[in-house]
Amino acid sequence: MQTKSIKSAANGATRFPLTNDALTLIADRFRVLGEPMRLKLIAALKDGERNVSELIADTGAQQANVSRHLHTLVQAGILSRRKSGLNVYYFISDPTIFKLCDHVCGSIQKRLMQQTNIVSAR
Amino acid sequence: MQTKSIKSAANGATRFPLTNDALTLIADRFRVLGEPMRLKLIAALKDGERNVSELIADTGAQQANVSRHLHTLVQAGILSRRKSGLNVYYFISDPTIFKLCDHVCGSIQKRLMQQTNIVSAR
DNA sequence: CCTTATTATTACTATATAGTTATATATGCA
DNA sequence: TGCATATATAACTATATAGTAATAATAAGG
Repeated sequence: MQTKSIKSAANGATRFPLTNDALTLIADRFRVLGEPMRLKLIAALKDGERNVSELIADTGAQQANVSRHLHTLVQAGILSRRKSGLNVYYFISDPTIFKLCDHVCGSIQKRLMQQTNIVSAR
Repeated sequence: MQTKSIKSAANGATRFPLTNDALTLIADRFRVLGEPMRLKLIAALKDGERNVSELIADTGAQQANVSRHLHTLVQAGILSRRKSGLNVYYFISDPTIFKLCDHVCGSIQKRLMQQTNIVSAR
């Protein structure tokens, strides 16, 4: 069935030398998540779809800025959109994003706790 | 023992509204990983520490550029450094980074496979 | 049609940073 | 002390992009 290479690639980062193209793909994904406003939008969509007006209210950002970031997130395959009359609803199309964020939260937490320990140890 | 808030925060992304400061911290972490050259350096350190000269050879990049990216990675808490004579050895100080990369690889893989299915279905 | 509401896009400014070249700062050794 | 090697930093250029203001495009209702 020839799934070996695919399965391997799923955790290839720890086993194979990555091509430059692969590195670029991975970096792209990280870079998209590297903006607080985009994380805010993702967080706002955690419990289900929202239209642009709602997301503007959720984030407190300007309409044009919200639309642009939403576009970026769709391009990246993280969100999808659905039109309904005048409104456009956005929703998470790649829920693995939340595990990613939790991982990052975990390691940040660990680092902050170490710093806290250092502080409280003096 | 009051560990409740800390444990909760470790996967807070899916349960709490994040403060702007928290979003910025998380975005910072993602942004650091959003450069192919830095991912390349991380990959080169997967199997153990390397000094700068070795990393220059591994990556094919210029010395100044390698040093700058290494500095960024140390600031981010992802790498640490150890001096030995003329050489400075860098190593992974936050191994959770590899799980992160694997997660990203997984979701990229999934997306590519969907595209492949679309292509091969015509 | 015309108007209004919603979202997208364009054009612009300001800022951040990747890469590069040149220079500085160690460190070891003769 | 003087020289060579390894790494870091500074200064610069070029590029990317976040935010914003203005405008365009799309859709609904009168």
